[in-house]
Amino acid sequence: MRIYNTLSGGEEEFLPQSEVVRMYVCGITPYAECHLGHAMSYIVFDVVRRYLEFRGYKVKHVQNFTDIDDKIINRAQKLSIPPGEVAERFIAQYFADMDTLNIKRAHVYPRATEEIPKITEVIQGLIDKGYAYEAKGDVYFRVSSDPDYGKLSHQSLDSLQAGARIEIGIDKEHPLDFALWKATKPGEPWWESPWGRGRPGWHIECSAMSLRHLGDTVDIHGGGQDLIFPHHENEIAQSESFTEITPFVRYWMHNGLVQLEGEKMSKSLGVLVTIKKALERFSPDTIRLFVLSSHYRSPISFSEEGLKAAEKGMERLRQAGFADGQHAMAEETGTIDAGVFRQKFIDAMDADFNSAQALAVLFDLAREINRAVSQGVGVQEAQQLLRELGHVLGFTFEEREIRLVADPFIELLISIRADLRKEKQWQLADEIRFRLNELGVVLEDVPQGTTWKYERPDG
RNA sequence: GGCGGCGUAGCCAAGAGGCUAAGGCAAGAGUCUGCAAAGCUCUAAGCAGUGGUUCGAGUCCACUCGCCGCCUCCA
Repeated sequence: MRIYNTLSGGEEEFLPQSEVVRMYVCGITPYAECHLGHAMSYIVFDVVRRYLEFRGYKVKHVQNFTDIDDKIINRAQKLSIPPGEVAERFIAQYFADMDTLNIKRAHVYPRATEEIPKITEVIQGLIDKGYAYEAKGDVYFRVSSDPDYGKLSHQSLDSLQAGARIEIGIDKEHPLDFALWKATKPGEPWWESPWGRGRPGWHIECSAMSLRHLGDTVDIHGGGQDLIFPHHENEIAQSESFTEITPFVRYWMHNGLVQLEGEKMSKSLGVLVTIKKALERFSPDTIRLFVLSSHYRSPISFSEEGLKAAEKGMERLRQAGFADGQHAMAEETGTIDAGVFRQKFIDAMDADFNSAQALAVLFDLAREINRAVSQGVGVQEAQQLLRELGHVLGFTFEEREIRLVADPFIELLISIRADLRKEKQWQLADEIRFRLNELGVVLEDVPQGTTWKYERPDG
């Protein structure tokens, strides 16, 4: 397998430290509902994990919650509830969203507020080694003490400083020095520390949690490209300075960002901003197919049109995966060479998780299946493969879940229509089909009878 | 100013020096069907531009044009 490493700027052969791949994915700061950017990132790394497991690796997946932060405190003040409650609320929503999107849960979900001992240990270690200094109850990382600083974002200290609009804290030695520990302000949560009451800075929690739960070096550290600087850059600085072990991370993976739509677009698509809203319109599989249709490092732009296209495609895969070949002699050995498709899928995914190409393989396989079904050739094995590989990409193959009270009545109408068709009362039969269609129920007459499904009327 | 990315058919999107440039959606024709739908078969249409390297370039280099991200909280 080859993986693109942000640190080196190129693809590298993937060689984990052991058969257990240590994977850390940057989690959320729970102060608001998750949006499609989160959906993309976590779908991407869900597929990374699923594929690694498919390839025979064991994966230990750790994902943090940064549950103490300015944004949470602000939100708490607005809502007049404790910061901890804000965090709990959005963590719960996070899990609900991710479960719906069929994203596998990490093995450990450490929270910043529960890792204070490790955090203070790392900070103290950095001070002791001269990589950090205290200033009036704050503790800053001394950027100038790290000769490698800027290696992930491929920037020099000078160039970073040139474009920076960083507030120059009067207590900082260097404008790019960043806070490891922040002295408490009135009304904020605090913890005791050797430097007085305060709370952790933004980047230190990830270092501490990664070191504690995965050791000095992890294999894969993932997140959105927006985290490269300063967050991941600072994580490297802190962690490698503290442990004096390089590398902190063997493969840095960053997904492309979801583009904000232009104003004009965002109006019509405003409903798609949060995951919850998107799920009201589109199935988890559809959203996933849309995300995986392009390479994970490319930026993507959600659009109504794009999601509808993905929906159609997903339906095609689903039907092929479960197409009822009952009239064919199911026991017959299929002529489809499943091995070829499996290998093509592996080749695609081995090349830095080229999910777009992998999907093309699934669509090719789907066509093979449909063709074979109509020729009466057995397709069991091929269908099983399609489902297996689909599951590697995280598809559920479940139909859109709308179980309405209307279902029995629809069944009744279809049953009556079947009688009408027997009587060759085409006009009435068509009338039923047409009227149901207007209501968003699509009927399809197949040799075995009539199938039906919901479809959005404006589709 | 610094770092990075993008421009492939109507739309989305792989590919990356050399057989006929994947795949999806949309479109047209055919097939199937009582009629539809789905499926299948076929069809049209594409490498932003200009130079260069090369026996050979979407694929490498240079420049031009257009678009975007990050450098500040962000997955």
